[in-house]
Amino acid sequence: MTAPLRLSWMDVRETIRTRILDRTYAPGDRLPRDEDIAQELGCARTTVHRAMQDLSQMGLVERKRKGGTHVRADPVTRATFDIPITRREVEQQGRKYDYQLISREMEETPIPVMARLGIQQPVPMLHVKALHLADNRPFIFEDRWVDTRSTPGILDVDLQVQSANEWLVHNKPYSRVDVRFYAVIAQGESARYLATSAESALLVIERTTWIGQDPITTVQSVAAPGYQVAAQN
Amino acid sequence: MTAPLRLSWMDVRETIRTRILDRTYAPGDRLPRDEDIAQELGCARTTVHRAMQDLSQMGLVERKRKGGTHVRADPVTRATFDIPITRREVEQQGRKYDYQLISREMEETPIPVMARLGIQQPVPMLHVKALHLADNRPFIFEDRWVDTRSTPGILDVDLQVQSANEWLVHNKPYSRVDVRFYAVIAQGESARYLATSAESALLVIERTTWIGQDPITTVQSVAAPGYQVAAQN
DNA sequence: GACTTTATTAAGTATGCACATATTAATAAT
DNA sequence: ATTATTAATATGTGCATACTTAATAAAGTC
Repeated sequence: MTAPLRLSWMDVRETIRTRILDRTYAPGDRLPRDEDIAQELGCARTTVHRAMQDLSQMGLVERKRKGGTHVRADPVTRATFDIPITRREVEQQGRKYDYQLISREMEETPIPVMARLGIQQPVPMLHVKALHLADNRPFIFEDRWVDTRSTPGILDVDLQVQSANEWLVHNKPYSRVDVRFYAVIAQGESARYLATSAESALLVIERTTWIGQDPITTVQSVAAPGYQVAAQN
Repeated sequence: MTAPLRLSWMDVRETIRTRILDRTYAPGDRLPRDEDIAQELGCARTTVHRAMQDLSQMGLVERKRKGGTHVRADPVTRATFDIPITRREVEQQGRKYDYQLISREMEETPIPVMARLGIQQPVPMLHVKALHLADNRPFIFEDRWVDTRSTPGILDVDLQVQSANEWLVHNKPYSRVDVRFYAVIAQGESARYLATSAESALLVIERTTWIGQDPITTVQSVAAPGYQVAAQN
């Protein structure tokens, strides 16, 4: 057998993780110092540090200067979701992607949208409604507001051809995003465009993005019945 | 002014990030080698590496050995969600937490549950239904299956007193988790226990956990109307 | 030309060392 | 007793260096 002469930080991470899982280090416990673990396992402190960083980031331990490293007493389920642009999502399922612009108008910001964007005063904004289709069937109905102060370029885009979703992702990077999920009853427009029997439950993905302090856009994406967002870690 | 004599990896990260945001490095572009950036900015390669690691992890760039570092052509919205144990979630909102066991029975695994757990044959499992309350109002209705082969300890727990949610989190660490969100119409039990007017839309958080290859538990947590899960990055 | 072998490249990792920084604990000053 | 000062400590960070590894390109072979 070829015992690796050097431990990689992932080996160290797995060693520590195992000890946490099997309660050698129980929830709330303080772990030995990085340096002691390094000595015990026979590697450099840097290597232990790297492993601990990872464990800390995945929420298994908490580290504090001088305080040391503790096993989290109240583990949380941590999951990372990647939300791709809709075209990509559809095409990756091997389905045909289509897109229809429903409406495009300048309007004053309504109160709830102001709240989402975190602004105090209504301003003229671009209000876009559109439908994304997969294999000719409704997939996602999006209701979007774009702040034309931060993103004037959107006004020159032919939204009949290219979705605001796509244009923004490719042309307007953001520095901060807020994502939330909730459920709504199909009704009014969303029910009509998603062609669902009324009274079905729909998942809404609401996203708001900023560049620095300035809001860019906020969108409610209402998914067709049966839609799920998933993450596995 | 006191210009910092040394650049921190976060400074480097912000520099690179800014260049990506302002299209100095456009989507799809290949960035200079770590070493060249280090030289340009006047720091060690390690420091650039650390910064790049972070950018890579947040999905802004993609790195490949020999291939170099590229700005992601199709940025995805990446969001990390922390799902705490329900008690904690309620108490952090400053509300009173309560819990009621609804039922607890040994049953053969039904087909859909087998699919979630990834097992081929039905086995006797513990099927638990319970209700979490916030300020005496229904908060989350959970429908859970626990594999007693991997987790026999659950059989000795008085689930009248302690929720399976809590016991599992504190006593059964997992190595893999699958989380998904979707929407359902309130009906049957969930509607009854959540005390909603029928025909409202409810968010379901479905979680399945494994330890190594062995399934531990799968749970559908049906949240009361108005519930949202949120993450900001 | 099609295939295999070899060299090159750029990121990935490990290490030792020095110093920075946040926190806690001990101590001195009021 | 209370507050301010100082020391001790564990993690955080930066750097120089050497080596590893995956992917690619170039060279050589059939």
